[in-house]
Amino acid sequence: MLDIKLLQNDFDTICEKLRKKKVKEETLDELKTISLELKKEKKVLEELQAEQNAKSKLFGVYAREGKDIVSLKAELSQNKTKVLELNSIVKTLEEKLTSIANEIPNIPDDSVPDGKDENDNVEIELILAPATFDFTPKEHWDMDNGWLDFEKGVKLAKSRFTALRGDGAKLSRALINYMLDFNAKRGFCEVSVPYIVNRETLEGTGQLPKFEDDLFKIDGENLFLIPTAEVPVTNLFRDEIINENELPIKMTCYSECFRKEAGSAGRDTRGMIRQHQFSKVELVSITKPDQSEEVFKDMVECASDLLTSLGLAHRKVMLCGGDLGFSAAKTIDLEVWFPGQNRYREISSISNTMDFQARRAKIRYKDGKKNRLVHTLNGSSLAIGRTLIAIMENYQKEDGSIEIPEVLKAYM
RNA sequence: CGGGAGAUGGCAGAGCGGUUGAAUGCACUGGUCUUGAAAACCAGCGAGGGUCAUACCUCCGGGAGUUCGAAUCUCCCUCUCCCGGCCA
Repeated sequence: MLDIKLLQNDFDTICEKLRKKKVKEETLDELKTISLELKKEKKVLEELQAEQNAKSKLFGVYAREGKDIVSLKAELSQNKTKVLELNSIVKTLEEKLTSIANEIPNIPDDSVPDGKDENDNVEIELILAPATFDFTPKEHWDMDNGWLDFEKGVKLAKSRFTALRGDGAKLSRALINYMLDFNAKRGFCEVSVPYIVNRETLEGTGQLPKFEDDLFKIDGENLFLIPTAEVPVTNLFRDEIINENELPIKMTCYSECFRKEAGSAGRDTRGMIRQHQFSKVELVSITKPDQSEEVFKDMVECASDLLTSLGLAHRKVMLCGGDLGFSAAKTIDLEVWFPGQNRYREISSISNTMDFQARRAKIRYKDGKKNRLVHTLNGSSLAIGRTLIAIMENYQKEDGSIEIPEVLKAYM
């Protein structure tokens, strides 16, 4: 959630920055107005409450001493009506405030370039040259080695589900294990968490209330399938105050991810690029504010090095304001080269949400005497399915066979 | 799915409807003592808002009610635990 105080104190700057994310100034203005009104009403209410409290205490004393209570009682009753009235006003304002605030995305970091959509993202670095082929490389959905079975996925569930078989299934498992081990060596502690979470958890990381349509909900249960491990892993620390000396906390987690892909109709309908269920190894960090930039870079390097170790050509891309996700202040995507498709495609996305999620999820740390909000970061180590097909396309031979990258051989 | 119990500060655990934001113990922090540590002793120690700082307000799972006054009484919801059934 947005820091309302920032909005009150430095309205113009916040407006300017949020323009990058297409937030209307009127909305922010409304939010500010309500917040100030709320503050004012609350002060009046609190004064009334203070008076009421003091008199109620007196009442007890008078009653014990046998003094006259009748007039005091009348006074209290009268005052009570006023308190109740004001209280409902304050409550209404509070509800209005949170409902608007919940719709406002995080403030982009100053380093985020302006831009409308993914076409305005900025390439920062190219790593490894794309492999060259002396034949025309196929796209993964045209490869006929029996690893991927799209029809079976449809039979079992519906479109955008895929069944794996033989070495395809095995490679998928190898990738998961390899990545977890790789991340562990980089200081990320492995965790394992539920794939089903409640509403509070999804609110903590910002998927709810705004993006309910993108989630698979369990009928009649108020529970949802997780769209990414970021959700449960970050929320491990929801409502907690962490000891300063425990930070930064760096975690890695394998999970299945479930997304409705609402609004993606017609995009990437072929192959295994965009699925309703996919495997992913995730990185999540919780840091002090002054550590988050360093850990962010650390996470980007970790994912990039992972790709390098797999021999996959890729590039780092800095997302522009318009392409930035709801909770992110800053995001770097890693895009891997797909020779069959002849283009780079996202395989990892690493974001610093600063204190945006921490404010919602109430994740704090003790800074001496004071409790302060932490920074939370998340990023794919790599999406397993996309890594699998990246290997298929990059390591394909003319005879249709696929070479296994050296580092994975021990895991097969 | 059937039967029972419960939800209070980091944990454990008190709390006749009125100076209880909450006893006590543990943990934690600071100090004394010690070459150092432990022990002992002294002190501090929930969260959010508000303020320059106080004051002050809110919070004892969540919501509604009774009352001048609710952690304490009533109702609803949620969750947890135990017993039984089912089961990886």
